[in-house]
Amino acid sequence: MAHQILKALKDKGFRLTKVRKLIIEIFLSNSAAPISAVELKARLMAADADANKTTVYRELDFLSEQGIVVEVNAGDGKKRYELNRDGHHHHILCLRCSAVECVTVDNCTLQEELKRVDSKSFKITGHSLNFFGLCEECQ
Amino acid sequence: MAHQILKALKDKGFRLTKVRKLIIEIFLSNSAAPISAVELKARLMAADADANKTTVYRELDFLSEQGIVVEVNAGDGKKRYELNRDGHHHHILCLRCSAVECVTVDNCTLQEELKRVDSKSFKITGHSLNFFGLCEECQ
DNA sequence: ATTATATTGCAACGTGGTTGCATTTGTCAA
DNA sequence: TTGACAAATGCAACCACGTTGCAATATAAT
Repeated sequence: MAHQILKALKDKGFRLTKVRKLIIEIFLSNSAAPISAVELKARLMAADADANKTTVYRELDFLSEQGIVVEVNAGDGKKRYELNRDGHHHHILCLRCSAVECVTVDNCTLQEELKRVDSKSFKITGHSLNFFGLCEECQ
Repeated sequence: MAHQILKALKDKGFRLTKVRKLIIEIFLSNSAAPISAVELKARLMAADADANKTTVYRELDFLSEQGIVVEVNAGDGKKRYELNRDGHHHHILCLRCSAVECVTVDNCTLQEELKRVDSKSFKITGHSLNFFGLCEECQ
């Protein structure tokens, strides 16, 4: 899995640096929740591969542009990112500790609503649905 | 309309300052789109009642606690606020210029989804649905 | 090993937002 | 009308998240 991503990047002329490879591994082994730049930096540090914060932000932008990760708006003022798996899903966010979890809504009817809204002046390209509440620990 | 809000605040022992009254007026005459602290500050300045940014942020927190305004998560990293009218609605956000508009989705089925999600470990208290796209001007 | 350039680190900056503390200002009661 | 008390304000300094310019470093092809 990681190999395919890495090969694709290399074929496009990008370099496979330690940090880049490690970040991709982290995303691959982190299916649970979208992570922020700060969290990612901490994980890198924990993996003995400290990287400058500028590098972390730039790498996230890069992976985002390459379509490897996607930005998740969790509504807590921080950008979060998760692996760009297919499969439409949404997020639950804890209002106290900011924990984020992915939720699959079985028959998501939002695509229909989207069409209805799209007829207005706005040209809709996507949507973001977040559920807010308290996680198990914070209740 | 403004009188009721002001009276309620006074009855609770809060003071009716120039800035507070003006902010409430601004929210009342601004049904279109949620506004940010920075925008509100600019409006106050335009109305010849400049207020320190600290005051603006504190006043927004205050009106939020009092249930007069509600925070709207527009996903652009800024907190936005709008008058707490009843009537469930969502928002469209322009990805380029960050314009925000309110949208009413006719038969919002999210309340049902909410119940389904609520049965999990998270205790859901609300949700936020944003449509992203490009506004008329930015297309 | 050499070289071109993609990537990194650093330091400085920008914005949105918060805090502690001294000062001002509504409001109420005398 | 005048105090007086507490609510509200301004200021300056601070914080977190994120960005930018530029010099230094490292990957990968030759």
